[in-house]
Amino acid sequence: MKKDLRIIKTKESLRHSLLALLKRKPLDTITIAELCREANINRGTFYLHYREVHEVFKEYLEVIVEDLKQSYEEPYYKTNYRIQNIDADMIKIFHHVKKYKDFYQIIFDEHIPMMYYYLLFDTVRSFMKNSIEEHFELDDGIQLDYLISYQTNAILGILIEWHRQGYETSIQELNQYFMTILSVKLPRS
Amino acid sequence: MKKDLRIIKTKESLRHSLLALLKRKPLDTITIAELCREANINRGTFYLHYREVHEVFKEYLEVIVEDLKQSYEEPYYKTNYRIQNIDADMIKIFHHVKKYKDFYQIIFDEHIPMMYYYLLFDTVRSFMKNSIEEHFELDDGIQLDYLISYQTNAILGILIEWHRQGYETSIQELNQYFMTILSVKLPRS
DNA sequence: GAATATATTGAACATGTGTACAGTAAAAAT
DNA sequence: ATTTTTACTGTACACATGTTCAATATATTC
Repeated sequence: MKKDLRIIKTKESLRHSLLALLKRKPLDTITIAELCREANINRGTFYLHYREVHEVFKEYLEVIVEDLKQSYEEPYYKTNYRIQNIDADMIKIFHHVKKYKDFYQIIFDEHIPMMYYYLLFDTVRSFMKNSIEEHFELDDGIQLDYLISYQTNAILGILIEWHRQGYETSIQELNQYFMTILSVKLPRS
Repeated sequence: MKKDLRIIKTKESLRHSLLALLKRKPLDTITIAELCREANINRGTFYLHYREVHEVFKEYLEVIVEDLKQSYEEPYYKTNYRIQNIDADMIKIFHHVKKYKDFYQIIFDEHIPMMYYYLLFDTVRSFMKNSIEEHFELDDGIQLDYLISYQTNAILGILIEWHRQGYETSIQELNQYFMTILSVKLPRS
């Protein structure tokens, strides 16, 4: 039971047309009708596969996030989860975001639904989960999910800041900041 | 030069009607036309003040976030920025979110635009900025903005996790997790 | 209280949304 | 190659969107 060729053709046409439109105008101004005209697809057909323009974009984003996953799963030297490894991991994320800057600018836009942020969050979170579960020494009485979400979103906080500063900070600088942050300790009582 | 009473009346009517509608259906299904019918406001009038339903909700949220600010500015014993103070600060945020749980469930919904998240982010960030600037010993060569955004979003990560677990974790437990997280140290090489 | 300013209304228009359905085209299955 | 299945089209409908404009209502100002 293979996927119907017509469906593949339709979806590819929509994805392709969305990219074309994105070069001319922002995502949240692109209507379904407009996208269908561009793609020469009947509007009714659109609703057979998607409910909103965002879902088409999300499929694109999933491909991009797949790229992030790939680069993460590259076998590189992981001895212990020490600073060097965190270093390497973060550099990868920073490079990835820079590479697809045009997309991440859309994702972090304030008019865009949270769904894209969560897609990114869940992806990075799965890396974080592995790292933390394998390499952290945990105190009793902590629910791991909270630690993982805390750490994950902290990193996304750096990306948000990067975004807001127009991606002007270089990756080297960004990574240096990150490493410094990790070394900052809260003064304990 | 006072604000025109008619404007105040119109806006209040819209806010009030939005709340009424929110009790019956989710935010992203409420149309402008529907809101105006409920409020007995001409649809054209709506466009004189807002561009989308979200902007009405955002005004509500601003009031709520104001409540967070108020509770934060309560003068309580701040000697040094030590664990006890962080403790107290976080408890405040957790209580606040719990108090307005119905709203934060909307804010964290995946269909909702990022604007609300950023509103919360910026609010918490301003607290964080003060705390960090006053009380942290900083290494040279770090751009403070990145540290602040990192820490801020880390906390929001806990709230996201809380949200996803249906706010079932108690505030005491949540705070305990948070304190444990802060004490977790990365193993250094 | 009268004059002035302006917020609101109601109507209209082009376009978008979401859905339904019968007819057609193009796949997959035999 | 024929049959069967199903994706796509074209049309239609009720409703939503975003804007314009003259008429009206209701503030503010003097």
